[in-house]
Amino acid sequence: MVTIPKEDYIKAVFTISFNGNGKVSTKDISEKLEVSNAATSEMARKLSLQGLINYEKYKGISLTAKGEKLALKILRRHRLWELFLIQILGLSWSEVHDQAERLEHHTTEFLIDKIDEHLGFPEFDPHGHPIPRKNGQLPKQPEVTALSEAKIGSSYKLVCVKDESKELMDYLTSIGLQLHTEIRLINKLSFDDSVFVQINKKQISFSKKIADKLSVSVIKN
Amino acid sequence: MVTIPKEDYIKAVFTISFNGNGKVSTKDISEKLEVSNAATSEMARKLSLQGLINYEKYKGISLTAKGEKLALKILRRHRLWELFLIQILGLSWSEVHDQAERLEHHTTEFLIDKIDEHLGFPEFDPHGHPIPRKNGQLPKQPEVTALSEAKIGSSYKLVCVKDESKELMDYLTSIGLQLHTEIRLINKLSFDDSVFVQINKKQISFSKKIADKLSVSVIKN
DNA sequence: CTACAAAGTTAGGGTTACTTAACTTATTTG
DNA sequence: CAAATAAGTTAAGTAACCCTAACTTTGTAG
Ligand SMILES: [Mn+2]
Ligand SMILES: [Mn+2]
Ligand SMILES: [Mn+2]
Ligand SMILES: [Mn+2]
Repeated sequence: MVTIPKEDYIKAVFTISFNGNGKVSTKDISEKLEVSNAATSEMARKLSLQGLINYEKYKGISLTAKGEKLALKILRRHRLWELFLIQILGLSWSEVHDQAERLEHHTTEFLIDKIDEHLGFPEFDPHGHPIPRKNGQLPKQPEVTALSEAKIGSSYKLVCVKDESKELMDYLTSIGLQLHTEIRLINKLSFDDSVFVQINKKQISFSKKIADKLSVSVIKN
Repeated sequence: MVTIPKEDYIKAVFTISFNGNGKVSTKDISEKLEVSNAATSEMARKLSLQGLINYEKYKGISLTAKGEKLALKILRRHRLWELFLIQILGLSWSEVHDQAERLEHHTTEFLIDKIDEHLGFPEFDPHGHPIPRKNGQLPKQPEVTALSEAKIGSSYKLVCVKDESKELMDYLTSIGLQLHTEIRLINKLSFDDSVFVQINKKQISFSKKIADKLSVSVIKN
């Protein structure tokens, strides 16, 4: 049986290894899901028995083919709900993630396909993440850099926000930064790796922690 | 804390006492939720401690004001979702109940208000049940009789189906019977209390069990 | 009014998912 | 490479919610 917590662990393994590479640590999962390491260890044992993850004690976790298939299904539900909530029901950027976090576990394939169709088979969610298709394929994202690695003087557009906390979303909204907004990199401070950018004619600075989360693609070099 | 099972118990108390009258029995709740009497007894103790129901051992259950307020909120979520799934996403009459049964527990007031607005503040759900308004008020239903109690020779229209099992919904759909469809009562058999009716020029018979579930209002006497 | 059946409750136990505390393994660093 | 620290696991226990079995209360039929 795949319960709701199990779905959350599987999704966590996928998203953590999607950015990083290969094996996922117990620690990272525990932090993401805000549970103890003990809980993650215990769950790893069970998911491994179910054939959803590869798990060798002390050696880290990776998804099996079966686990990955499941992860993609959950992400599909999550991301389609997010887009639906924004586009059809008018929720805001900062609200949709938490809602989708719950709805994703209670949506049949039939219903999510209807939502997909209603939205015209979109490829990206409101944060710029690719939406897995019905067949499990992931739309290819454009070539991106982290804003923290961008070149001084170049212009970019925001393609993906790799964090979905309400606080960050609200902040970005408040400064007028949305997906596809143009960002020009003015300067970097090597003291703390913060960046200075121009957005809608206003100059703004981001800490490295924020700049790391903003994936951008080049418009003008 | 109000958990999902607790919401289901509270809703069950409300809907059972809405048709019947006054106190609700442990038995009826257990049957509705498909759990043992023991589970219901145990839950009654807890809900009573929380001030959601009035409960005296062996004497039956009723909602407190606080419990009723909660029940109406849950019904609002359930019924708005049902209508939304049919009207906006094109699910069928027989599918929406089970979907809504799950979504109802994962919908914030903010989201359900958006859905309400999107649908134009409807008063009745796809089965003809009144949708509680944001303030907790229940729209008044038209004067209805059970089809099993209707008068031979009179014409009626279907106003409410008091059961939402997939099987019944599919059957009604298959014979072309929808909400607001005209039904003329041709005859009754006192042998088994079955009824003979005309729907869309076709003659059909219903067992008493089905006829009891069909609420109709008079068109022509 | 008694006795029997139906309804309701309590006791004891199972499952899932979580916690903290104690312990083990792996990694880093002087 | 040894010692210290970080990461990971196991053990023991808790909270919900459910079950079956045993028991108690209530309502009814004779
Ligand atoms: Mn999200
Ligand atoms: Mn329903
Ligand atoms: Mn439910
Ligand atoms: Mn309904």
